[in-house]
Amino acid sequence: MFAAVGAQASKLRLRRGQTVALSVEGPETAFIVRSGALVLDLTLPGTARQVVDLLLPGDVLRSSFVPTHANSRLTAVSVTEIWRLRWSALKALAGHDPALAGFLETSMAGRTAQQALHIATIGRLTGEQRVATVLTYLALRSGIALTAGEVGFDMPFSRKDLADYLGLNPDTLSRIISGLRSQGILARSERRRTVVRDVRALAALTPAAQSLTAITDSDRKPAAIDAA
Amino acid sequence: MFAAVGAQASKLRLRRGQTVALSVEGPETAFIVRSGALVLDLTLPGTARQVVDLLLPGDVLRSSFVPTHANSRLTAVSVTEIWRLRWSALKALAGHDPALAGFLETSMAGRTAQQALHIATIGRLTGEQRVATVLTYLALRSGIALTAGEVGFDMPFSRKDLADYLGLNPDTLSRIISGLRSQGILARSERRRTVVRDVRALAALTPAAQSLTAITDSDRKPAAIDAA
DNA sequence: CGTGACCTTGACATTTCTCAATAATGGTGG
DNA sequence: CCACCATTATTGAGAAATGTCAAGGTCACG
Repeated sequence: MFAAVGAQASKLRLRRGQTVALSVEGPETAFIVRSGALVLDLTLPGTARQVVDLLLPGDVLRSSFVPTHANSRLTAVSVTEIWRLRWSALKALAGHDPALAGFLETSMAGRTAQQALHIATIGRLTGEQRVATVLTYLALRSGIALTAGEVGFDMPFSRKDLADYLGLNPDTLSRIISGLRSQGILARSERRRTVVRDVRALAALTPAAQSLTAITDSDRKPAAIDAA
Repeated sequence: MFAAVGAQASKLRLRRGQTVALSVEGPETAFIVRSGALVLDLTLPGTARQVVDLLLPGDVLRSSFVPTHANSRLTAVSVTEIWRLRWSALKALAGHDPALAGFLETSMAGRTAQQALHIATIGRLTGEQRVATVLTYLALRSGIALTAGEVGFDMPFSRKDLADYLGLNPDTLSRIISGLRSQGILARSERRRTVVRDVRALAALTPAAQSLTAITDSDRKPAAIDAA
């Protein structure tokens, strides 16, 4: 399905920490994440930055997703490959390829739904609930079942990235994660990797568990959690 | 531009408090707000509701904007007229009408940008900053310049609606508004109406002022604030 | 090894929430 | 048109959550 897209897109390979110009000026741009991970953030004058979206393989980003005149950046948090092309070009390709059109449609709908959920997460959940929500999301998106109830996944995001995503500060986030470890829900795992020792207990902590399952099922990734 | 849409849409007239079925099942539905105001909310199990979007005349809503399996509702907060039709039908009309296509494109882009801003607002601003942000937004969207520096606008949203939008609780919101009144920024106005006595001072309170101006300028409404 | 970035933890400050009492408003029926 | 009642808004006092600041620890990389 992506062969035609790959032929037209410029392929960007990014190191950890590298940022990509969103080019809000000029024609609208589309990005497709092929591997790695990125964060899309937004910093209002005089405030801490807010991470608006965590981007994983398969995600599609449009430059219009971010307000004009806002200070926003797209930054790779691990070694990443993304494809970039004009939105109009991508739409034209989708015109010839129903599978691609369906993929884009689902991707866009999934993203708006995800944003709504993110708003509810930040606006109404406690710190621990927010952390459980993002960990459950990552487990669903990129987790691999280890043993019964255990799921492991790459954690390319730093504490600060996660905190900025959840509207917390890094100290508070660190405390919450320590709490989850002492509850036996998380394992004391290596850096850049997270091991969930009890997926059910983690999912029970987030009010968004069902919605997350629905969102990640419907599009994008096979859910590794069901196996666990 | 909307004549063809009006011919195909079913026109719903709603009283205050009436809710509209979003019909997440079945084909995707589009709604166009013609007059009045609505709130789109989302309630995760065991938590307070979160208002995800405030809808004003000219706004377009798609049923996919809300996560499936989530408890979400679209509720009129004043006497409201909306047009409802299938998203596929609206897209088909846009295929014949470049003006409509452009309107939809701008509307969708504006909404995602607005959502990003909303996330930053809830995630990173203090209570007072959040309130200043939503009041500035409403002033830009539907304000009418009264005298120099003064702007008035309808306030169909209850304290609870606003609080749920901003991720605060109504008590805190009420306190903040009282504070703005005692600072001379807001007038002690009637219910269902807000009078800003000093737009500059209000805008100075929100870090999002510039982004809000950009968002409301680019699409939808004429900004009444410039006059003031 | 040494250095810098990232993470953890404690003590304390601040903001926001919760609960409760009271006031104001708007709709309804007489 | 007025009185009543339910809903909504305001405000205070105390509780709880989160933020801030500072110190020390851990890890990756040169």
